[in-house]
Amino acid sequence: MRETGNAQVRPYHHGDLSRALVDAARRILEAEGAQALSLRAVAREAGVSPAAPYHHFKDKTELLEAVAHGGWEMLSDAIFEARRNSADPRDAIANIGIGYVRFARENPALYRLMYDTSRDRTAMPEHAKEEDSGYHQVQCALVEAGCDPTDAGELELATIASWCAVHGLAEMANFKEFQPLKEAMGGDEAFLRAVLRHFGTFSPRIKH
Amino acid sequence: MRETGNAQVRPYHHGDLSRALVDAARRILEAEGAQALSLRAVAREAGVSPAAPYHHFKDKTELLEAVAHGGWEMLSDAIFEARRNSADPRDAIANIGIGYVRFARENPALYRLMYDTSRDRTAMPEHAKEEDSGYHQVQCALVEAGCDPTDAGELELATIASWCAVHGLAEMANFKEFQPLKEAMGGDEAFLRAVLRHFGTFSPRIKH
DNA sequence: CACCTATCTGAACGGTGTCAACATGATCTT
DNA sequence: AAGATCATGTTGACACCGTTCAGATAGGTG
Repeated sequence: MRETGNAQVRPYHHGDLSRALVDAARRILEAEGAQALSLRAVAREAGVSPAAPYHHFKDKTELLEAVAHGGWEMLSDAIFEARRNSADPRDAIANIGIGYVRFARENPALYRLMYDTSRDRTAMPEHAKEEDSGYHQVQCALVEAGCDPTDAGELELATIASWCAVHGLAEMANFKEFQPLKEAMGGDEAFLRAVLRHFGTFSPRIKH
Repeated sequence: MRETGNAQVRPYHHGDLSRALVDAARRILEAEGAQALSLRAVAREAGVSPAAPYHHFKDKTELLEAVAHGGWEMLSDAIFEARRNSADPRDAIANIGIGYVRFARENPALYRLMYDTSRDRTAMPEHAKEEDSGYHQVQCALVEAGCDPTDAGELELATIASWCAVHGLAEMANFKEFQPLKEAMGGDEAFLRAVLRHFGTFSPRIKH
């Protein structure tokens, strides 16, 4: 049920301008970067006057939050795929990490926007509470890999540790300084897997 | 002849406006946050006209980079302190992590600015190459904790893994969702140490 | 039909980054 | 000492930004 169940209601003048604005914003973000993402540019891209968005979002911030929300859904889809393609549950954690970093690399501006809006309210995206959220999936994958599900505190800590570590890696994996090391290791994925290995097991209960 | 290094000689009109602008920027950043940090506001705070900064920085970006550079120095100082206060080298890694997160928490806007400017050029701050940089210090601490210094690749990976993991933790440690867990664990530092423990050893060569 | 309400437009306000033209005054040359 | 030079600072302007508000428009409801 990861369908975005939207009705085909076309409202009064434009026809679902709200969604059109979010799409336009993501298009600008991908094509021109975060610096070019002004509310006026979004309105322009959607073919509408600069004031029109204010009938659908109280703020520029609120629009950006909607864009970010879509990003979290994309990310949890990517995690879902990585998990589904892992034959052995013990590989799932690393594969999720690889998929996560790949998503961040393929959508750099969106990924940054996602965390910027989260940090501005010092909270995880509300999406994290849902059943199929990336966070929840990582937790499940940890259990399947052998993490004790009865010790809720430890499980939570292991999930947090995994998420933090991979997020840090995603933000820095593109640093120029790592390029020589990557090549010496024979490619990007080898480098990522090696760093993930150094993170440890993410839980003292999981043995290699 | 005016010397080329960072001299304390007071230039023509203002008297080291360049430094005054960086200080003003950091003051605004702490007091009002990143959103209020406009070039004009910085000039205002420094008591100078809006165009004056352009004789010292080619861009707003270049000013922010200078501010960020100062931040990296503060951070490496914090790491130095954490290291110096660790009696046993085996505690140093965790203590550095705690000190790092504390710095990020005490200077949230500055910390974000530091990484924003780094990521914009997909590179670590030049400071990272210097002898007393935080990155270099972590590497030394890993060696002192038992990491094999002769295997350069593994050492590099361990350093990267440590840095990424702690950075991720620093960015998320304030999330509201973690509050109950923190309190259940009896405090902030206990929570941080627990997450750090879950990161593993950062190097397969280090045994607990 | 008339009315109502959600939606969109146009113009305006204060703020921003940046630039070109001009003013100033410390230093260098003579 | 006097004048030239050039780094430094100011003023004013431009285009763009987020946001607001009065008014135009048009779908839904009586």
